[in-house]
Amino acid sequence: MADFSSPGGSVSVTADLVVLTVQSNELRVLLVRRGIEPYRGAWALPGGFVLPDEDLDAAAVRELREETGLTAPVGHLEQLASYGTPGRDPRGRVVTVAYLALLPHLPAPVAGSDAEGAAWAALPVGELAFDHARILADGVERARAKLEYSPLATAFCPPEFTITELREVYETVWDARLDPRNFHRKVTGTPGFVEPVGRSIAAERGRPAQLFRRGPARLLHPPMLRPTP
Amino acid sequence: MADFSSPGGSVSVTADLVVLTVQSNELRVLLVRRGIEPYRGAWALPGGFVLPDEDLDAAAVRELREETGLTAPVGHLEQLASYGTPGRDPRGRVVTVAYLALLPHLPAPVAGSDAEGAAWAALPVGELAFDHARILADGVERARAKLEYSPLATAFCPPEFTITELREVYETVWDARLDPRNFHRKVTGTPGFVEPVGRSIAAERGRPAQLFRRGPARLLHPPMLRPTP
DNA sequence: GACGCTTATCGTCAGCATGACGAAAAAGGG
DNA sequence: CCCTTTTTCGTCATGCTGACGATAAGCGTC
Repeated sequence: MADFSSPGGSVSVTADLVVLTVQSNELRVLLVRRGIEPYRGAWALPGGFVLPDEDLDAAAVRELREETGLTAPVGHLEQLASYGTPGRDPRGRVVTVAYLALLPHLPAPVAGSDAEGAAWAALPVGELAFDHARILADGVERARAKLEYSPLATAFCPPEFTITELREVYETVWDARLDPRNFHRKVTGTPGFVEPVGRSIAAERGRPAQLFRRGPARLLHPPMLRPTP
Repeated sequence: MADFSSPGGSVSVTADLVVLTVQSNELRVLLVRRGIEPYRGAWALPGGFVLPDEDLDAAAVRELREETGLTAPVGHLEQLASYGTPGRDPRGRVVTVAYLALLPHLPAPVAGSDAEGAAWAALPVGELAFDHARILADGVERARAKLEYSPLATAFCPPEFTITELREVYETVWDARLDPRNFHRKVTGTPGFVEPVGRSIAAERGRPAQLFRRGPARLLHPPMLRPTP
């Protein structure tokens, strides 16, 4: 880090969120409708300014809570990347630190103070404000990759879930079909991926499925493989 | 992204670099000795302020060139993560966008204008200014992980290299021993990882080795596996 | 030049994980 | 009771990996 003898000028910093969830076999992202200029009326990623004495991660957690009402440590939140190309915001120099959140499906989102509304949008979405289409694409790509070598697919599931529900998460995020038998063997055979609850739940049809909760593993060795075609 | 009705206050943004190289079977990082307060005389990661009309990536490229004299597209450069905890810089609110660079070994580094000197330091390094120890740790961990599923180890090698040189890169970064025969089979058997040049080079002892250059592959499927113990 | 030493490269083989797919178990409905 | 559906367990061929033997191709020495 250099000195302040030639400071680069001051910058505004925002924390914006790519909030993904899986519902009805669709990958959905949380969007807000902008209530002010620029891009008034356009859809954008939720987010806002980092407060003067606020950590970046804390700002992301706060924005997530403001938009979803989430307070408990549910799902998953991680930093995605930062975007600071000059001109990306017509109001001036803005650097955005983007975060990626993976959540189980929740009740309807709450519109923030500066938004006219919020909604879950199925992918692919249409036009977005600023460079948010690029940020969203990066987030989706990160999520797809992380399902391979981490157990993060459980972040899309409720606390207790069936193997079939978990498989449908993979199939939805990857847009691929997985063999239920091999998937079952792989998931239950990977130590720490999921842990049996001991109870079963009856589906609408067919044999009732065992319930599982997420295990302590942080990485999958060997990874879950995405189908090649 | 929200509006400017309650801006979070302005922030200074720096682009700092974790520049890694492999030399003499050591993983080394480029450090500069700070010539000004705070942390005057302490070692720190190279970097500096993002200019008012400069892209983040461009700032990282510029800083890399200023510190190493690099101009050609050699090695690898990618964004690592951003750090903005309040108080991490005693002068005020500073958000640092860290970049990770992987380079083949180069001549002695050049000291920047605001540094008393620059040097390659073998890992682990001692105390660093600011939270640079944390940034460095994140960068090293990213590099170690990327060697598994990407051909980025070639970024540590000169344009033409032998399989043994490439293996020594893996052994150094991972601090592990790899079987030369299995490594040779894996590297030459992965399409697009390396391409034979057609010539050989004589080492000091033993049979001369074929020369290779980096192939077009961006990902390794299946990945290179780190030894478990 | 034969020999020994070193390193690069090729082969072999057992073990494990995977993909494809059959089959049994466990429910509900006609 | 039979049929359908879904879950769960098995089987088998294949491919990748780890361990390690064997050969190739240089150099130095006697």
